[in-house]
Amino acid sequence: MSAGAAGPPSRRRTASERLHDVLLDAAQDVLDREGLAGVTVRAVAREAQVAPMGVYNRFGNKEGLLGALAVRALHGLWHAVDVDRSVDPEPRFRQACDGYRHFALAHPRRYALIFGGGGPVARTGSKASVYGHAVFEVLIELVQDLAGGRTPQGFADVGEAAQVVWTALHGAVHLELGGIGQVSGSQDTYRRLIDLLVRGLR
Amino acid sequence: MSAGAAGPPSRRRTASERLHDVLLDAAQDVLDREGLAGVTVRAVAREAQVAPMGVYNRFGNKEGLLGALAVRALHGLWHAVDVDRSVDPEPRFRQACDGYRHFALAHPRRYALIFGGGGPVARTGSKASVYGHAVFEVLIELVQDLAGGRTPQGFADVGEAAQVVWTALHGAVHLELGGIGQVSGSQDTYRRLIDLLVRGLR
DNA sequence: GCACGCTGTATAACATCGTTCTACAGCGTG
DNA sequence: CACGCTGTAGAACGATGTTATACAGCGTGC
Repeated sequence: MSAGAAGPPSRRRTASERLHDVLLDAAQDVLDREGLAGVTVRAVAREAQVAPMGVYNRFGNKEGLLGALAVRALHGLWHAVDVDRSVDPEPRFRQACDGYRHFALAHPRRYALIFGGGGPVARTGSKASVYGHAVFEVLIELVQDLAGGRTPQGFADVGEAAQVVWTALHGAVHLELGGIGQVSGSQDTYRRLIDLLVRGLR
Repeated sequence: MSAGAAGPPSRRRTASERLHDVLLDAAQDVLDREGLAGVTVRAVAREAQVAPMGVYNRFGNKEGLLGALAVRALHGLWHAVDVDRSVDPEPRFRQACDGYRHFALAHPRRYALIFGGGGPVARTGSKASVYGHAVFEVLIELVQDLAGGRTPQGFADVGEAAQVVWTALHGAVHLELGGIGQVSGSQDTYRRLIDLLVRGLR
């Protein structure tokens, strides 16, 4: 940062290669600390000790920054559902579901960024949508193994069953994060939702 | 505020009496036409042929306006799930589910306003949260009738089962509106989700 | 060793947003 | 008819996203 009260403003060239990650780290910190509304270009630049223009040089605009942030968040979500394959199908399925909810509750702002209104995941072709598909493929594999390799009864294909699973998980954590409906006993309700899925998909 | 303190109702200006609804109509039009980002205080005031101050006089601030708009939207959602009680339990349940999805697809921006990040429904005590509870109660009644008056097997109480239903409906339409996952054949997928609910709740 | 150009940075400026301030018009009341 | 209260209009303020302008660092030619 310029900083120096006296003397010529030190326009030191920051390490360009790191700037990308530095800005992304800063943006994620601001998001987690102050929410999506607090993520302004100026606030992120301040957090990263950089001029606001750095955001536009690296990410084009604010939307590009949020898109990159969503990719990061999706990677975290993917990691949360990608359970060790040595575990048996049903406990693995349950562990993945628990991991999904755990991620959302641990990083509510990041989860909201992913699925928030008009977010970057929706736009087909974006990096975020590619990572979103990666999460979807994990769900497909989980459902396939849970059903013993066959298409669960009553569904057109495994993808459709996986879509229903995602529907259930997302609906549950999104309503819980929003404080909508019955807020108490969400852990148990979630468990019973998973029970219903396991019963219906096997 | 004067309003109805005591004595005869002091006659306000005709323009004022209608201003509340005029502004709300304008805000809804702008929302449906240009999305939530387009709903600025100035744009709403322009649409309503009024100065921006009118919004602050009637709703306090932009948040108040959006809150009132969310109440309206919730009323529409409630109306969409409130099926005639003369219908038998299961078809009534299915009709309500279809009505839920139909409302969301017909008014995606209004639906997103209701459940969008940090929306007004989340804040307990707000008018919007009261109307949200009304929707929840309709779901409770639907589930109760579907299960023949008893608590569905495997659930702690009817409220928990209704919460699971809401979870499923919301997850489905929210992902569909966001274009996330399998976008093709959403109608059939939704149908199968409802099938799974009916099987698990009866 | 040194001037030059390219890349990317910092500063300042612009349009717009939410919100507030100030002055004024309309309507009921003495 | 004059007065006061309420709500309105217009300007103004701080903050935001974005763009334009000027300039510093670094590689490159001699």
